[in-house]
Amino acid sequence: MDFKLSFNVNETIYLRNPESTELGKKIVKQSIDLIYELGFEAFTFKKLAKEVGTTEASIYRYFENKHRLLLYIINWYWLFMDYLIDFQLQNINENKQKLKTIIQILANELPESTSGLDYNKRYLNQIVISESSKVYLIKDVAEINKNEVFKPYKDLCAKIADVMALYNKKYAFPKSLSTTLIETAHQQQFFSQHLPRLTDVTEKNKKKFTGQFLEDLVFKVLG
Amino acid sequence: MDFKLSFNVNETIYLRNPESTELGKKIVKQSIDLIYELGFEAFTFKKLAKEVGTTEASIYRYFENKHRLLLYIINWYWLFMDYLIDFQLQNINENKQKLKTIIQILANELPESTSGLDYNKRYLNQIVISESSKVYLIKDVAEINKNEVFKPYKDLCAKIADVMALYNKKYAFPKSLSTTLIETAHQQQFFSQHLPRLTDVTEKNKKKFTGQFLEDLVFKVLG
DNA sequence: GACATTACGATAGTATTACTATCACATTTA
DNA sequence: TAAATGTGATAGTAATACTATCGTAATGTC
Repeated sequence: MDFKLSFNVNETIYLRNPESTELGKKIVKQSIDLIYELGFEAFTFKKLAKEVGTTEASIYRYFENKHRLLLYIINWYWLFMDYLIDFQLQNINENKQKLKTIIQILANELPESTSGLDYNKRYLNQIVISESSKVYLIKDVAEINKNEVFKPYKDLCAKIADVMALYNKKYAFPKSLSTTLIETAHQQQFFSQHLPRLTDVTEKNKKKFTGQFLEDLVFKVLG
Repeated sequence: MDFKLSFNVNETIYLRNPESTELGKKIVKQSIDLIYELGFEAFTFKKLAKEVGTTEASIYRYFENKHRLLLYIINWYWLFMDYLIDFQLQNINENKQKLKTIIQILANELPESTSGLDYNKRYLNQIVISESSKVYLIKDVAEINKNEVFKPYKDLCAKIADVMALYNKKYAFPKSLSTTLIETAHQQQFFSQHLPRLTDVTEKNKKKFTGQFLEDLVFKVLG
C-alpha cells in the first residue's frame, strides 16, 4: 500500500497551506523536481509556474518567495526524518543500537516511494544535501528564527542528543555532537559525490562510506 | 610593524588581478565590509561601486560576478589560514601539540590587524562562517572545480589530514576528519551565535566552547 | 435560489539585478 | 611620440522578484 505522508509545517512559512489544494500540492511536488534540476539559485517562480501549468502570481499566493518555499520543503524533510526515526526505533531497547540505526538513516538515501503522488525522495535527499544550509545561512536568521521556523530541525537534534546523553551520561556536548552528526552526514555525502579528494571515499567503500565514517566517529567520541 | 599579506589566488577566478591596482585592492577590501554588513544575497556590485566610489562597469572588469568575488575572498582566507598554521607550527615537534594549535586557530577569531590598509579580519572571519559554503554548494560545482579554484581549501585539508595521519597511523578517515574539523569549527561558531539551542554553549564557556568541543572530539576519534 | 466567498487565471506593471557595450580621457609604457 | 592600459560616464537589455487588478468558475451558506 502506498500513501502520501503529510506533516503540519509551521503556518508562518506559507501564505496559504499548499496541502489544502491540488495546485498547492503540485507546486511543492514540482518545486522539488525543479530545484533538483536547476539548483536553488537558478530556480525561479516563473520557471516553476511554467512547469506546473499555472502563473507566477498564483504561486505567490502560496509562498512569499522562493526562500520560504525551500524552508517549507526542508522542514517537511526534517519532520519526515523525525517520523522515520521514531518508526525505526520501535522495539529497539539498547541505546547503542538506536544510535546505529539513526546514523544509517542519516547517511543513506531515503526509501524510494513507488507512487507518483509522493515527492521524489531521491531528489528531496539531494536538495537537503546541497541546499538545506541556505535556509539558515542568511542575514536575518535571528528575525525568522523568532517564528520557530527551525523547530523541526531543533527537535530532531534534541531527539538524537537525548539518545546520546542516555548512552553516555558523562559526555559534555550531546547537542553539538548531534548537530555535527546531521550536518556531517550531508557534507560527507556532498563531498564524496563532488569533491572526493576532501574525503576518504574509494571506489570500494563508496556506498557505505559516510555511514562507516560517522559510526566510527560517534562511538569513539561517546566511548 | 604592520604589513599587508598578499597571496597568489588562482588566476581563473578573476578577470583582472585586483592586487595589481589601487582600485582592485579597494574593491576587495570594501567588498568584505559590505558582504559582512548586508549578507551575500543582498550584496550587489552596484552597492559596492557606490561604496568604493567607482562604477559597476569598473568592478565587472575585475570579477565576472559576485560569486567569483566571494570565491576570491574565501580563497584568500584559506591561503591565509595555511600560512598562519605553518607559522604557528614552527618549533612544535609533537603531533598532538600541532593538532591542538590547529584547532585553536580554526576555532577562534583571527588576530586583529591594526592597520587600516589590511582587510578587516573580524568581518572576514564572519563571512567565512556564514558564506563560505555557498562557493561550493552550487549546481556547477563540477564545472568550476576543473579550474582548481578549490585548491587552497583542499591543500589545507590535506595538510591537517597529514598531521592526523602521523598522530595515528591506523586511523582510516584522516581526510574526512580534517574536513569535518574545519566545517564543524565554522558551524558551531555560527550555531552558538545564532541558534544556540543546537549546541551546548553556555554563558560561561562561550569564549572557549567551540575549541573545547573540537579538541575533545578530535582526540577521542584519533585516540 | 440568491449571495458571498474562495481559488485561480490572465494581464499589466515596477524596481532591482546582473550584466554588456561604447566612448572619451588620463596615465603609463615602449 | 605613439600605443597601450585603466577608469569613468553613460546607455541599454534581459531577467528577476515581486505587486495589483479584474473576471470568472466552483463551492459553500442563508
